[in-house]
Amino acid sequence: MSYRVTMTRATASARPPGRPRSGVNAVVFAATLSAVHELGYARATVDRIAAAAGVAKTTIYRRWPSKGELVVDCLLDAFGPVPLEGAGRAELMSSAVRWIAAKISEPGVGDAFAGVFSDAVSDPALRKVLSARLQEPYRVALREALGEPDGRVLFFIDVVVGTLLHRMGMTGEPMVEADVAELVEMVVPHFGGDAGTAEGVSRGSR
Amino acid sequence: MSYRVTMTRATASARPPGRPRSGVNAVVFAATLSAVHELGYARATVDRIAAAAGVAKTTIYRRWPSKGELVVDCLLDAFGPVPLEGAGRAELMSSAVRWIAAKISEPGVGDAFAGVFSDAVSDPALRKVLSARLQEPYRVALREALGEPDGRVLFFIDVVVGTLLHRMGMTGEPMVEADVAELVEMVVPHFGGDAGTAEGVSRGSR
DNA sequence: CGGTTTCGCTACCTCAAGTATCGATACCAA
DNA sequence: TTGGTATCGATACTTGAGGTAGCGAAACCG
Repeated sequence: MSYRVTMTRATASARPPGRPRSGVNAVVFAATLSAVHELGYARATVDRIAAAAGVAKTTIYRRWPSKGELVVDCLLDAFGPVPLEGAGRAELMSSAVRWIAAKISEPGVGDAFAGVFSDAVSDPALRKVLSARLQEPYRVALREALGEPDGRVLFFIDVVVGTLLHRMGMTGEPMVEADVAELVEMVVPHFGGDAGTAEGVSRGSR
Repeated sequence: MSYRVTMTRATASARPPGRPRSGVNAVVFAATLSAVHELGYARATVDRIAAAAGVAKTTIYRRWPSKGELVVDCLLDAFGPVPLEGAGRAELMSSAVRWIAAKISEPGVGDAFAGVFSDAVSDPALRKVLSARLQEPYRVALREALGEPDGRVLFFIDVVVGTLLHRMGMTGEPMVEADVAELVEMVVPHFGGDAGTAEGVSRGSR
């Protein structure tokens, strides 16, 4: 639940007593994505990840309460903040879609995402973590950038992420550029990408 | 791989020697969906399913090689053929979307789908089964009904199923009617639901 | 140097998928 | 009725992975 933040030595204010944590979070993240990319989510065991990172398994469990939360943190690190750029509304939305698609296409990220998502299906606690730590920041950012109500933004996220993950899960490969383009062509007009001219297809329907 | 078909006594031609299988497939399917609905995919163990169906676990493993394939068969049984009805193109497509959404909303079906889909992420063999036994029939039916190329039909399926499953996976609840309606409003125009008038948004882009 | 915390290590627990085996049972054919 | 064959339920087992417990050693502070 409450992750103790690992800070760099210099910026730590009022350092707690005891031996400080070694700065291997980034190494563990890299090992996680690499293992998931090569072996798939289920076979990327914590033992393997620990070994690949040159770290004891117990060290990983000291920092993350479960494999699922490790992967969530890992994805959070891999995604970073949404670059909400673009002149008009349409550009902003299409760039967001393309950015999500690109991130999911990075080696290991899509598999990790789909894998942790699978775990969440039968684990309400992990579902909460996934929703609060991964989905919410992007939901808030998109809501403010687009000026859409929460429900619509959530629908937008479901469509984009769901489609990309389903494709990845069924084929094992990320979505090709042409299909990403079609996704943009489908989503943007529906969400009123025409920047003030047509005002979208079904604005205010919720 | 090759499931021995369980037939009713009367229609069996050239019955193989030995004790015939008891006709409990339907009971096992019901127990599977019920267990998955109540406990989630991971906690719906084969032991529990067997107990709920009043059947020995070994009997289940005699008929299905893995939990995943049991669930795939279960889903196949739950879905049945697509009812491709509707006068025009738009009606046909929207009814297909609504039908998929309704099926996924049935208790246990969505959870089972999401669960087996998760397993498939790190199990290429199961992915193949899922794709060949669940996706292909609907892909073929939709392709012939809509007259769209394979790539476009696959994209359609990815959007509809992916969106519905992602919503279910994140919230634990099936998508509400209003959102299903929005899904229809987004998908149908994009795929040329205007039945000959506008010919869709991006036909022939692939 | 003493206090505190993390480190790696080893051993362990739990749970679930899947396998092996065995006597009993249900069907068919001779 | 009897033998052949394949499934049945029951029990016990193997394997693998998530996660925990407890140890002495090491790193940092005052």
